[in-house]
Amino acid sequence: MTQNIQVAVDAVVFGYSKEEGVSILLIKRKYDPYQGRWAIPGGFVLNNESLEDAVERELQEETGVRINYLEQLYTFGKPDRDPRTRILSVAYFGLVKSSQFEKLKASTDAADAAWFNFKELPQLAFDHKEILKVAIERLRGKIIYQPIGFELLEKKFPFSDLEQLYATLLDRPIDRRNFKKKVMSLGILDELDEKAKSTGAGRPGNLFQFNKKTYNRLLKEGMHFEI
Amino acid sequence: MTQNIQVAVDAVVFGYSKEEGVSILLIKRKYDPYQGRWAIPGGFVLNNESLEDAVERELQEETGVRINYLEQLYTFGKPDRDPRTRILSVAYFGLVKSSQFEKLKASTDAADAAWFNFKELPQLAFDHKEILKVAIERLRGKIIYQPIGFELLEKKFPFSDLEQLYATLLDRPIDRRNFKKKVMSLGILDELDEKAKSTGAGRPGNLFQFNKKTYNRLLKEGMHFEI
DNA sequence: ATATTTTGCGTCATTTCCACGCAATAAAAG
DNA sequence: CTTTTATTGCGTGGAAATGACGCAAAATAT
Repeated sequence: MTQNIQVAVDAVVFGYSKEEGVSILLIKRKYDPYQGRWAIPGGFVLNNESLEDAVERELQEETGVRINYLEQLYTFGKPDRDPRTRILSVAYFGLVKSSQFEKLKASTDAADAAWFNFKELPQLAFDHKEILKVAIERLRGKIIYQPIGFELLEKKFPFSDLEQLYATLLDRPIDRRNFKKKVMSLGILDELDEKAKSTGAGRPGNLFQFNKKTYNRLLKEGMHFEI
Repeated sequence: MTQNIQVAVDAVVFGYSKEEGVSILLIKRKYDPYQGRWAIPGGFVLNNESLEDAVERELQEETGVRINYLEQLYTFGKPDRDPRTRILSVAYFGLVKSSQFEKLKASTDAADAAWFNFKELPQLAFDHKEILKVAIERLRGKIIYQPIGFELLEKKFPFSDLEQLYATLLDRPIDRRNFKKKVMSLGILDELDEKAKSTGAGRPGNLFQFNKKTYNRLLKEGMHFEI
């Protein structure tokens, strides 16, 4: 057997803030090929390292960001997707909380790291455009039947943040009254007694918190979620 | 870089017949490790071969089966999942039509190949039990919002076959009257003028056929399917 | 002929969905 | 302090989907 395929991981990391919307974390490539181009953070898997460990290590090295939620996205393996040699990339899908959203640290492999709005992406290295397309589809598809939206918000958040997140991702206006009825009826959101600090005019509402325990219990009981 | 990871593909292939239900295609391993154990068909990816090509080639070599539908399932990459050396496996998910269900040809890498009911699986080599678990979850999850059930049936089929397939996969009885109303209302099934040949007692019904063109058109128009 | 099996068509009560109205609360503007 | 504006919180009613079930028609088996 003279197989010569290198194994890498790449991570599509999503972040969210009310001001900048849904964003993706990219790094500027320091070396050839595609020097100077923006790319998804990632790198080669070490011999005794799991794929997930490789993702977290590369993200730490290249961006300093710690992710809150991680799942495998898709594996890209076309023979010629890298001009140097054959590289198979296991792409992952990550989410960070808004608070993490600003923290960035450029280092070893990347001349720079930055967030880009997911609707205004720059030209990308390799087949990374395709990878992002798959990731965005996954996020959009997943948000309606799994409560991953909460992973993008702070632990406590005003209800309007959740509403705006969904409106952005689904790319359509949402009727707040119906949306709230539906989400609250799932029984996985706790309403807190704290009020959000006001951000301009308008009446501040209570803060809400995702109840993971209840969610897992209901899931085990076979409950079916859909927003 | 002294990375030493081999890349393989594995294929979880599902077949269906009214008599034997939902089955999975397995091969008996001819060589160590796990000689004599049942395993998912698969093998190493060649240097200039796409992952999908590798799946089809291995399936052809080991079982002679040609698949009708193929999609990537998940990539398994734990460092110690193979006792010899580190092997990363990109698992695929395949479906064959009932007619293909019987055709089997043992050859090079496999001492034998056979179908096993998905509820009565033998002990398996490597981490293949886990792979099958993921595959079965995928099939169950997918069947309700994508018309992949048709890929398991013949081109023309009596409606009761579809009903039984869903009852088996969802593991619960189905009300035929409501089920038919729902499926027909999607508008992706053509009712033919041919009658099914009778299989014992009872009134034979018309044959039906999945209309892929209509399905794709409706999908493009943003229609949402769910059974 | 009669019983049995399977199909085909329909009914009806309940639940969910969705468009929308409007009062209450708090900050900003005058 | 009063008015304006923005946002929240609660509700209502019609339309549509869901799900339980009844029953006749068609074909085979006895």
